[in-house]
Amino acid sequence: MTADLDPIIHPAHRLRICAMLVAGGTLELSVVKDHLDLSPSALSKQVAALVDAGYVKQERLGSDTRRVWLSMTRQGRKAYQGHVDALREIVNATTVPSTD
Amino acid sequence: MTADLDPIIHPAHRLRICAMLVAGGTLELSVVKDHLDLSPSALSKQVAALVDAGYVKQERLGSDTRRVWLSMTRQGRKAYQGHVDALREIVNATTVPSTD
DNA sequence: CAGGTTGTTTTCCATAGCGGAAACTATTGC
DNA sequence: GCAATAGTTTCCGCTATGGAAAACAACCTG
Repeated sequence: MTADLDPIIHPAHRLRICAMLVAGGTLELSVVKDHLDLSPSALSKQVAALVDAGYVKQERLGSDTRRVWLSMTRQGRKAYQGHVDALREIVNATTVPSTD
Repeated sequence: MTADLDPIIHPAHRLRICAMLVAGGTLELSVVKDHLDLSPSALSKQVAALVDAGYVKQERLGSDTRRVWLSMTRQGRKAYQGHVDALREIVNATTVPSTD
């Protein structure tokens, strides 16, 4: 019942990346980069962390194969959902500890 | 309009601490400690960060003044609210970037 | 009020994470 | 081939984190 926060997803930048991908399907890396305010290297590393975890898939699609496209894997979507559930659980504070 | 995540509040342990305090009013430190799974020193430091930011107030109340009680300050409540708003904004992904 | 006990904080140390700049790789278009 | 573009990796410094142990504070008992 106590869904846990996912330490891979939780950090702010990665949370935003996941949220974008969950909402947006397959997005170009540059689109994500423009949305977040991160240097190319920093973004690359955050995305790599999500890829390493198996949460995000990277592909070079289209005619210009320099460009990378990102999408959530099934596992990533599941982990994201679990993370969001955990956030809700915490924020809604369903479990208020008894003070007696 | 774009509420930002608060870097003081965002880290998992501190988010939980704030959520507990917002929901629970004034709580004993030990109660918080039992709820989170942290060593005394680690908890103390996380709480100290919130106190330094002006988000949490610490008092020694009651007959046994060894015990520390925690509560949110007005500023803390406001910051927490802003943080949660930002989370909702991100998660609800109202702003799906256009892919065209 | 000395001495032990409990609750919390601080110090110390080791580790992990983060971000930017610059170097590097791969690909494109001329 | 060569310049430009897209991304990644390396390097480096800095901050955050957490546990153990020492220190500190407050209580309790005889």
